[in-house]
Amino acid sequence: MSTPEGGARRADAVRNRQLALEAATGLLAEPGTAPTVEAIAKRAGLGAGTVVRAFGGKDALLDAAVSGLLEPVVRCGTELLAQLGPVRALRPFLEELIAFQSAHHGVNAYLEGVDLPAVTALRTELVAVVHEMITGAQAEGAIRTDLDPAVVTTLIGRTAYAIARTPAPAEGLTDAYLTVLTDGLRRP
Amino acid sequence: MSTPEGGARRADAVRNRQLALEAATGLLAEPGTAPTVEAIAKRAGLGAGTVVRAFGGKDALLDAAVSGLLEPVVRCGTELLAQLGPVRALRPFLEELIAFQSAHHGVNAYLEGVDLPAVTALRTELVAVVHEMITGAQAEGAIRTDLDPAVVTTLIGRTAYAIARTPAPAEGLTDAYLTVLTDGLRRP
DNA sequence: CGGTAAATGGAATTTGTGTTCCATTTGATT
DNA sequence: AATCAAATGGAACACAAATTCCATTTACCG
Repeated sequence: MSTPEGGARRADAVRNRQLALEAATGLLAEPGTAPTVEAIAKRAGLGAGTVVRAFGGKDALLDAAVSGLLEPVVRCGTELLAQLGPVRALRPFLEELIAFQSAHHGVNAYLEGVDLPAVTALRTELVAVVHEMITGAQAEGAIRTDLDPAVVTTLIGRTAYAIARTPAPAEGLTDAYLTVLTDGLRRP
Repeated sequence: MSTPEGGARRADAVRNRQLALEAATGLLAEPGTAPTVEAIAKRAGLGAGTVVRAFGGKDALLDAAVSGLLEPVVRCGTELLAQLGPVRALRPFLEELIAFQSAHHGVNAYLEGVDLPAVTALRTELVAVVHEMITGAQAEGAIRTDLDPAVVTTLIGRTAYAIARTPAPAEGLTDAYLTVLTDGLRRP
């Protein structure tokens, strides 16, 4: 068994688990650096075996690392929605989303490809938040209603992702995107 | 040496080179199928060594295969531009671009990651075509001029890519995208 | 035909990973 | 402090994918 759920774990095991998590998170923030087990272990000052055992496999470790990064972003979305309402929350949230993904370039490679349960759950939440912003904004008459909110949500999610993922972003790319999107979503 | 440039190659080598190319192209059209050397060889009815030798390496083979697919798309763009002018060419060209990338899902994985010289050259051409459409449309007053054409070009390229790459595209996603883009690019 | 160099298939090799194993170390418990 | 199970490091292993090698086959040329 990988993680003895019931029994008490030793203090060093807990600490090393944390070190591995932090090392993985750190590597994800650096573009171009593949988060191999070996690299994570070296960064954490641990052996490869320890890193793998701490989470029961590389994928589980990355699942934890990526969701740790993604979770605050989702929470930010919920809070913006609660505080500003759907219409005013959308743009700052997209800015936040794009900034986050730009700052954690390495994450993107893992968002597609392997299946990470916790990350998938957070992405679902994230989609739900955007969806609520769209339907809310439509209900208030702030944006066009001739487009299916689910489609608009997908559109926004995919394009924001693409903007963030741009290798050498042109100056003002995010602004241009948000400008075009805002004007394009206005009532025709 | 990989490809004896000067000397005359034997007829079977030429034929097998073609078979390998077609097999690789075929595999790129199928989503989910990784174009490994082994898979290409099996599909072509050749040995793995033959496939690799035909182009001097897997990357060179994929470079040829992908550019073979991309070349008609670029040509389509140039022709649309010549026939319809920048304003009317943009939308059909984007439709073509998205349709192509959707139909050749496997290509996308190779557009980033490895460096394929011929493909890179074609992408540069493709960017140039879009750029010309944008500047032309701006000159004619058809789209807003408050955005840097280079930035708009990047924006369009990246977002079209993202739309095409969407795993399970919602119905009408492409249409929604083009609608929002069109309205968002109108003069404010 | 027959000779010969090119080309082939596929086994062996290399490379880059993640995972497992175990002799040794270390933290907890008394 | 003594004991012992848990945890560790990192070498060995497993696995997948590209490349190389070479005995054998095949096309080309006279």
